[in-house]
Amino acid sequence: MIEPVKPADAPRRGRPRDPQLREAILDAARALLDEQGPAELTMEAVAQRAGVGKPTVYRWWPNRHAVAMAALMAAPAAAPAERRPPDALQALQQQLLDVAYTLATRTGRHVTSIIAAADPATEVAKAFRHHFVLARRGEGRDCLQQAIQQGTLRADLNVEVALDQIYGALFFRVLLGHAPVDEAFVRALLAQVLRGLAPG
Amino acid sequence: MIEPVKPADAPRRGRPRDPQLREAILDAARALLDEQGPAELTMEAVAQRAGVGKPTVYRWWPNRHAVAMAALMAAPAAAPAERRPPDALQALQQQLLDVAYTLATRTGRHVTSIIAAADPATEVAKAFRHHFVLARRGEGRDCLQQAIQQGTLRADLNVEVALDQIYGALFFRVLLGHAPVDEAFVRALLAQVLRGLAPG
Amino acid sequence: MIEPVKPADAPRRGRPRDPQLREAILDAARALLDEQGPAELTMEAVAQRAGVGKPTVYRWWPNRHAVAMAALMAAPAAAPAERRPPDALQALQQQLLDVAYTLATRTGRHVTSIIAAADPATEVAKAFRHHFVLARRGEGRDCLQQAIQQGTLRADLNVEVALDQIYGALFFRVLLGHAPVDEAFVRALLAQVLRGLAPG
Amino acid sequence: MIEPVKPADAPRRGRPRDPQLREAILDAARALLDEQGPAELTMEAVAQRAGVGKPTVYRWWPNRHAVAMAALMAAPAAAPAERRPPDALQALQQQLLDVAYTLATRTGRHVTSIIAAADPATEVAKAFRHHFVLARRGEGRDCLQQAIQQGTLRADLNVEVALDQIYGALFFRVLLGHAPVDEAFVRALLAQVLRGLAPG
DNA sequence: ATCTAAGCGAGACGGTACGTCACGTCTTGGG
DNA sequence: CCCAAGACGTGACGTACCGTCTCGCTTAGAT
Repeated sequence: MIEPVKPADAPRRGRPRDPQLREAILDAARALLDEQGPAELTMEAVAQRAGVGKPTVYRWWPNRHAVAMAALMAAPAAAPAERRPPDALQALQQQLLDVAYTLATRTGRHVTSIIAAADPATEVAKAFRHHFVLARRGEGRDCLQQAIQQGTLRADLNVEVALDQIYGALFFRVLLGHAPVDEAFVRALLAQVLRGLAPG
Repeated sequence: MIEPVKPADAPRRGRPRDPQLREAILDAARALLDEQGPAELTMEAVAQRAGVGKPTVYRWWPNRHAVAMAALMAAPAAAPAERRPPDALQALQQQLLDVAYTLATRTGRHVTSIIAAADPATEVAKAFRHHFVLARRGEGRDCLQQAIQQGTLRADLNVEVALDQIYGALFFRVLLGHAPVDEAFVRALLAQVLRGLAPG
Repeated sequence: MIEPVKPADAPRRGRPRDPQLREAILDAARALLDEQGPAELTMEAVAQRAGVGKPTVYRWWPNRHAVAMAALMAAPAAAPAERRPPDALQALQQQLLDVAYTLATRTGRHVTSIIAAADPATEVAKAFRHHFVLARRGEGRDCLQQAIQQGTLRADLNVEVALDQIYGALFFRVLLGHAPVDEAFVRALLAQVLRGLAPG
Repeated sequence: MIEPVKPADAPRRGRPRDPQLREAILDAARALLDEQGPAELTMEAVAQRAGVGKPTVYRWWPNRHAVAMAALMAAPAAAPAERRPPDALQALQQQLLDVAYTLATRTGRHVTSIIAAADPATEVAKAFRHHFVLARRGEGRDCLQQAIQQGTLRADLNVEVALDQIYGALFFRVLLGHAPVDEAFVRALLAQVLRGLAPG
């Protein structure tokens, strides 16, 4: 989670922060994101909508990007994985479909635009990228390695490159919008990644 | 090019706009982008640095995103292609290296982040995406189709998906920053895309 | 007048400031002072009431004290002097009555409290003190000197001390509020200042 | 003293207030006043400097003006009167010199400006005015009346007006700052008040 | 010797105003 | 009609204090 302000190991003096307010703020931020998009998510609007003073928002997060990220972080990073098949490649395909579904949401588009807008060096930005993209890619890595052990993938493949082939393609379509991100695409993508472009 | 303000077919009365000013503005914008990044590129800073009044900037471009894009559009979308080899796959690899080299620049990172941040529906944003990414992807499509005819690629492959595998992976690494975008990556990527992940 | 921001000898480039706005701001400030007192005179309230943006207020004056002073400066520093008698001492008495009348107003009390609250070293504060107090005292000095020449006052008196005896007493009552500031007081004051406390 | 919060006749259960904290708070307030002036005396700064929680400050005084006044009330209202001469006018002069000396301090200037700035209707403000000014003026009244009985002053003089002539002049110079408040001034003032301005 | 109400440091809280910044538009005077 | 300069209304920024509240902990008088 994103908790950049509170060190959490202090001896806890003074009145503790109210976690309900944290949630109220995030709820307000989510509502604004949903209704008006990331550009209209202002600190003042968030504070007012949450029924909270501006300084309280700043106590939890240092700026509006951080609030936006924290608000989205509570959203599911992918559709929940229910009973993924034991076959690693089938599990991968199922997860890709889940991710594609999530990214196709309005929220998904906000995620990509916020990833791009925030200062990439920030801790919060790193956590955000990891939560929404790199963690999914990490799950994909597990699938690939399992598939290698199951013998359904070549043993000498370059896993990192393979992951970028797959997840990069997904992300690319979401970001550029030049072609749909749907089930057919995910299936075609995975099939072609496996088979390769070379003849024979 | 991005010229959304000037209708161009008006009867052209009065003093004409000074094209030198246009260049001065773009120079200033480029300098600011380079020195401080896209977030600090404000209309006021651009105007002052260019020694130009704010309304003059607004005469040429409608908002700061447009200025940023116009400033970057003058940058090369890829290293210039000199004598690409007749072999289509080699030509593709060469172009990918050129694109990778360009995207790995500071400017390149700005490009990707602006693509991700801007309202995707805008004309300017479309032109921008096309200039920097889709046009390159289009060149890649030519290579792939030529390779198919040359018999160095399978005839039944899904070209669009293949293009996303390749260019998406490149873009993905630039935007997420989780791994380097260098020559080794481009070679490994292309090789693996061709060969596929499946065993045998 | 208080014009601390505008240097006034620049070549006057760009759009000039709108003097009507200056007046609108001062009107708003005066209204707020009158209705709610100096403590409630906030920049935000002034700007809103004047139908003006906050930065416009700050373009004319650097802080709220300066606005308050400028607003009061337009108020009469003393009731207008109509046909002061040729006799210098009578003229002095008339002016004292005018000043007393003005200081007894609500505005008069604001003046004293603002004199006390503002940083005394500021140019604005100096102008303010001069406008409301020291200028009146200066007029009194003219009267005293004239009276000396007319032979109705001792030639060897200490004029500055005499002025403080007179105007200080007035101000003292306004500020401390321990006794009324009315016509009887002014007459008694002047009479006793002239006659002295010593017997014989 | 100023003790507006403590009712003092309650049954006094629970832990009593720590009078040392009261002093620590006033010390901190005095230090801030001395170093940075009345405008920078904030409740937060006082509490922090005193090593005390904000509620503790509010337990003793209701707002920052009250704290400022309480802090200054501990300061001497006039230099201590040692062996005032039996001659009433000489005693008056000595007391005036003491008061002048005290008011000429940095602290003295704060006192005057706080008197002028505070809401005059408050109990605290009344106590403050009395402590620093009206009590001195009261001592002066004693001197004057004694001098009348001793025959060194006219029997028919207006005592209240005379007191304002004297103490008002002193206060006036401190607040307006247009002339020094020193021994020469006090002597000249008293001499001229006695002798009067009228010729002969 | 407990009990217990209040004091206490710390600091979160809702609020309000601060003074600044950039936006995009409008208005000067001068080419 | 273009241009540099810059004022304008708007609106958000992030900060500072206000005065109140809530924590967990003393502390000392009442029981």
